[in-house]
Amino acid sequence: MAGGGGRPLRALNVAEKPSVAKAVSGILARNPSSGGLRVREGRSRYNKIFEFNYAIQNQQFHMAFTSVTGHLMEVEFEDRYRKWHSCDPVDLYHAPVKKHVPHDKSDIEKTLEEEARKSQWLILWLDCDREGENIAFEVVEVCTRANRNLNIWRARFSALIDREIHYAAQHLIRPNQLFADAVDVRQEIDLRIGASFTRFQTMLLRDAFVLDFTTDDKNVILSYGPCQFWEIQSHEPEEFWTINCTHNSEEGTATFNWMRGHLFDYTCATILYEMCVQEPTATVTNVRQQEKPKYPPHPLSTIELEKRASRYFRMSSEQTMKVAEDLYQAGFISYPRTETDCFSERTDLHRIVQDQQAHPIWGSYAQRLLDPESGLWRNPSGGGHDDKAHPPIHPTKFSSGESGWSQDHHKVYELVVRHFLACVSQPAIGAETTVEIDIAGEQFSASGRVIIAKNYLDVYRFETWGGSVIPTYTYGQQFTPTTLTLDSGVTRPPPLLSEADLLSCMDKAGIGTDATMHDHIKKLLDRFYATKDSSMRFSPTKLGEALVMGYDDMGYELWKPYLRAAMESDMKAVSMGTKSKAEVLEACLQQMKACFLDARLNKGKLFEAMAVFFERSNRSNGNEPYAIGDVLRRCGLCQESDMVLRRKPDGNFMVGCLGYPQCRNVVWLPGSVSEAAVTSNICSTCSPGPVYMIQFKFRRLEIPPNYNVDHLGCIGGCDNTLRQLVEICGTGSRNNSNMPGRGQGHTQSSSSAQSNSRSQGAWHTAHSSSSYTSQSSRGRSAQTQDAAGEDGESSIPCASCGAPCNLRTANTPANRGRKFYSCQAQGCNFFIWEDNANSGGTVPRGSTSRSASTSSRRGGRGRSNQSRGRANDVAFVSATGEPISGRCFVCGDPSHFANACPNRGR
DNA sequence: GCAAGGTC
Repeated sequence: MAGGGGRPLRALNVAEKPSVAKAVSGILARNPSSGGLRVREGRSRYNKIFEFNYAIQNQQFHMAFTSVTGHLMEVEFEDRYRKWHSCDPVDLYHAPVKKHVPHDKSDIEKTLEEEARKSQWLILWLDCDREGENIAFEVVEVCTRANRNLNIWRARFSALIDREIHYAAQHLIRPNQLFADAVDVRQEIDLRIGASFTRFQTMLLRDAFVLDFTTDDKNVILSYGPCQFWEIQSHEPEEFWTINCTHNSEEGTATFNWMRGHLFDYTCATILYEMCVQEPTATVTNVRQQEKPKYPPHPLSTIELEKRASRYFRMSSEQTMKVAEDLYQAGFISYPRTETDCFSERTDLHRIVQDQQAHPIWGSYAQRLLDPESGLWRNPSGGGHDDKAHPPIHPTKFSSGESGWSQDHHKVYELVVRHFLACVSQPAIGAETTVEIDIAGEQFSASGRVIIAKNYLDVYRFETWGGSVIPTYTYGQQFTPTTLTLDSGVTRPPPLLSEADLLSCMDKAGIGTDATMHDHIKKLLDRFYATKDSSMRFSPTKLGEALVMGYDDMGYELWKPYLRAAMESDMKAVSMGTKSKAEVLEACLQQMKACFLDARLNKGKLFEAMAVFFERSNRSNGNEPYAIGDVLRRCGLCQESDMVLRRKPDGNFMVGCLGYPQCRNVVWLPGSVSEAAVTSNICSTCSPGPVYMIQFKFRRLEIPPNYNVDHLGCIGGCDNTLRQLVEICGTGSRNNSNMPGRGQGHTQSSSSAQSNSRSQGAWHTAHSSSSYTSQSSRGRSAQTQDAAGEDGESSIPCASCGAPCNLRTANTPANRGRKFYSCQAQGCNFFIWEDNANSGGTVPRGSTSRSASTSSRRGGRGRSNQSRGRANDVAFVSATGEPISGRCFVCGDPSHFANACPNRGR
């Protein structure tokens, strides 16, 4: 490797961040021949340079150790494509991109160049993951530009502890180009997709709707990123019915659950329930007893750490990672960004336990673990994930708490230690009894549990395993239930996810990396796509729901995670060398471009979906371009940009220059156009070509009878039909009545320099367009606005528990856009459609089973089937099994029960 | 002004 003793060589070492440079330098300089650790300033005030002497494989080195701050470079479009209106967004799928050092990193770049010139070796101490490898190559690029003769090495380490760092320094390897390639692919795809869709949907929707969640909607960006979109889910509250049964005896109470779970069909549930009520005797059909283990968790990965900290401490994933990072940098825990959930055989697990023996609280557990007599030890079972870079998160240094630690530091360290001790422990053992009964042919089951051995639960205080005792039953035994109730509820909408749920979903779907998931969650909140309530639960906003609904309605599931997940697996293939970078890029971009074009063709769906949630704006003042459409021809005025077909927020069409606002070239179209689409037909007369023709559809009642509703037209000046219809109907321009030069220009420009050119045209807008443009399309958005009140938020008190119920919007085929209130309190299922609430029908539907049985006492069961959905009055059988008289639920006839109803099943 | 990924 190096050429023996001799004169020291100079090595430039680079870490991913300043703190790692400092920590690694500190470790390597801790030897008698280091000459001490010196620090000097670099060009960047954050990234110091540490210096010391160190021997690698007996070769003396003068080490200079500095850092970058994450990625040194970023990928960006070339200047020509940077401005939002400089090109059609679809061009962004093939526009040239470049990787460059952004301005705010140029001082770091300078330091690297200066140090590289003085060095013979470059040692890369970037994090050992794909991103780290990519950053390593960014550093290599900058350094080799300054010194082409560098000998380039990579140090592989995963914990900032002495033995690992020294091992890494003595066992340098070469950087892995394939890992870096995979990241290049990801960066380019993310940029192209993100920028194209963000520009497209922002320009399409921002000015067309009143976005009531912000006061500054000029600057609103409706960004599109694969990691932002997938999380918002549609939901469908659905009413269900279930039969519950309890039995009290001297030994206690058993709660039996219906083995059908729940039914969504009310009639069906009622029939079955009434059969039970008529013959309520329960017969024990099965009694099972068995020992069951409860296994300790797998070794700790990043996602598990985030989920568990959220669940146990209500700590946000962002905060958890911040604290874990601190603990890692101080050497107390291993690298906290890891996918690995199994320990390698080389890891000395006993030693890690030994370190913890002195702890005042869990030290005695650690001692028991190490005592072979206890039988408590168990080699941990892995979860099958291994990123080959880092071990699972585990304690690397003992601490009983440091003076500088916050509460959160204590909590996270405790979690890491207890989790580690738990996963090398035996599972807990419980004895479970399951009793199954039969009532009138329906099966119910109840179970109880006694814990025999707690084992790992002794140290893992965060998990519990409830013991519950149920009375003893014997096979064939008969009894009368104490209660037998028909209870209703509504399925909970899935969007109310906790942060832990969200992280699970993201993990499963392969969204983001372990290090960035919490950032995506934050971005969702920042972009107004989702909100987080006080109980740490997430729900989508109107905007989030509208966008998902719009893309959903287009028919393909653009926002679904599989796209991203597929890309992840392609990236893996690149990093393994089984697919090439170019091959994956080409295939993925082609696919996404097709998706984009399809989405743009179907942009009406996006519009419609937004209209469900937001009021249309009246801001068509011409200061901003409208929805970007398809290109018709090159602009003859500025000669730089394309003229595109656009639909204004008021529904009218126009043709405008993409160079707006610098170029104000515009062609107004008749106000009577209901549909317009650019075709691939090229006009044979107009020049300079090509000028693509537009397929128009006019509103029958707004054009004279002798004109066709369908018309293939040209805006190049040759089309007399179009010219006449503009004269007859006026244009969709709002400025018809006051626009300077109106009535003169076919092609108009309001730039003063161009005002003379207006006289060329012959079309004029003889009529005010106001009588032709419809302003009545408020539709459901208007109702939404009214219902939601001025601030867009509305709530009513929950009729069941009194907590405020937020107004939400259904997104199901049957009830899309319909508003409902649902109680956010945990365990409360109160639900009511907003239109029912407003019409006075505020009887709660779907309450808890307790209130169901209470109200049933009051209401009896004499309700007709029509009342379903309004109340949960259900039949009740008393503790003595006394039958209660009533009437058929299906037809209302008091002479029979539903199970004998002649209308049953119709 | 846009992505996600590093990090300050």
